[in-house]
Amino acid sequence: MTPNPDPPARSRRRDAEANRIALLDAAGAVLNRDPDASLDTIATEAGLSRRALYGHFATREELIHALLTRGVARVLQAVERVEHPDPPTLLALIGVTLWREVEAVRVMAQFTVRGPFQHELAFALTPLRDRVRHAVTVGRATGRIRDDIDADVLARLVEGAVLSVLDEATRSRIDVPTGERLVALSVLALLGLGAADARALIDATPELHS
Amino acid sequence: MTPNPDPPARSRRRDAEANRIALLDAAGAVLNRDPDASLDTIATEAGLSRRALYGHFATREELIHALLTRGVARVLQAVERVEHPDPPTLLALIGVTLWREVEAVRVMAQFTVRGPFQHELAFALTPLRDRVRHAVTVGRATGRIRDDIDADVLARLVEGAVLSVLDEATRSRIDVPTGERLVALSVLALLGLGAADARALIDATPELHS
DNA sequence: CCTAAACTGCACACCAGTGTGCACTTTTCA
DNA sequence: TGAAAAGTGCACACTGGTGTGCAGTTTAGG
Repeated sequence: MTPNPDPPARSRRRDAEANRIALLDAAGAVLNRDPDASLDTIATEAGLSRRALYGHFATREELIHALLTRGVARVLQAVERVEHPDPPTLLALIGVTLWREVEAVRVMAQFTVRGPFQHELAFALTPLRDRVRHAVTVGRATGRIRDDIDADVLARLVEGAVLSVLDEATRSRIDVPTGERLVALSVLALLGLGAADARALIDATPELHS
Repeated sequence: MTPNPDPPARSRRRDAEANRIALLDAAGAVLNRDPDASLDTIATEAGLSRRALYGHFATREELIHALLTRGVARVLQAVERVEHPDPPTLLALIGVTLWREVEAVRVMAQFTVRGPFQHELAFALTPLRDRVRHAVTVGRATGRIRDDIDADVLARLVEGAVLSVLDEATRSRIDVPTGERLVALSVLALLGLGAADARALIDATPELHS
């Protein structure tokens, strides 16, 4: 028996790992346009043959699962550093952060509604959703956020609003500053701030414009 | 040659036509959940065999086309009677009207982004979209609607907001009055009205609550 | 009531996508 | 530089869905 079973004889990870990532990136890009795209399309987009893809992922599901896992990690990690005492501002900041992860967010949005990972994905995203819900609740209590819509519902509407902007961004190429501004305005609008208030809040919050 | 070529010998439309409608209804319901559902699923839902479906629609595409056509007709017809001098109110009213056609609207929303009818469908919907764009533009000029977002973009965001609420309504069964209120609030929010203003406007507009 | 219309059920051809096996070439890294 | 790892290309089996043909049954309506 070999002394150390884990690291097999040799292991040329360098380019293999690079290709694995290329595949995930390609999957992200392609599935964003068409969530039913074939593995062939994805492999080609990554500059590989379909056959090679199977060297990295045993099945289509495995590929998608890996893609979603990576997406969740990225998004959660990006969001978790966001902090702000004022709930509306916090929510706007979260929105803007998500905007910076457009692709990952959109793919994930697609697969929360279709495919075999709906529930697993939804579960993985609970920390983020809890955070949003919590901010909404606190904001309501403080009077900073409208109280004429149920907190849970409002939280989901905010989520929807962000996704709307991301969709818009995908079809008509929007530049970064306008995109961020759009997300922030949409979120604040749904939370109950009038146009003037929202604009004031954004102008007063440097973290909100890159 | 037969004297009258059009009405062939006999024609038992009564139940045949009823089944055709049942198929369209089933298609609407099923495709709303899963836009890739099989014809077998649809036929079964309609209480017919898959084979019978082909007696009404030659291909899957033809069925979907018929479904979309019916949807467009319904929606356009429903919206076209809506009138109001105040742009925000008008837009809220349009939103509420769409809410009453949830199923049709959602199916159409699905197929504006996928399938072979994207463009035809988008084209068929231009009157509605033009109407929204126009209201937004007028409202901006009057100062009734925020002017810090490009009119076209804002129009699409409003569209997105309505769809968000319809999604929400689909997953968590919302009753009619709350649903209408939600749509109205979302639309008004995006247009730039603060929570208080929006509430006031809705309370002052009886057509906005059924 | 009896005939054509509508539906059922089954068989079949066809297609696109998935997943696998295998022989062969290219690449990397020890 | 040489051996293993990674990738290519092709063939193949399998699947689920589509669309059609046909023989037989049910049903509406003149």
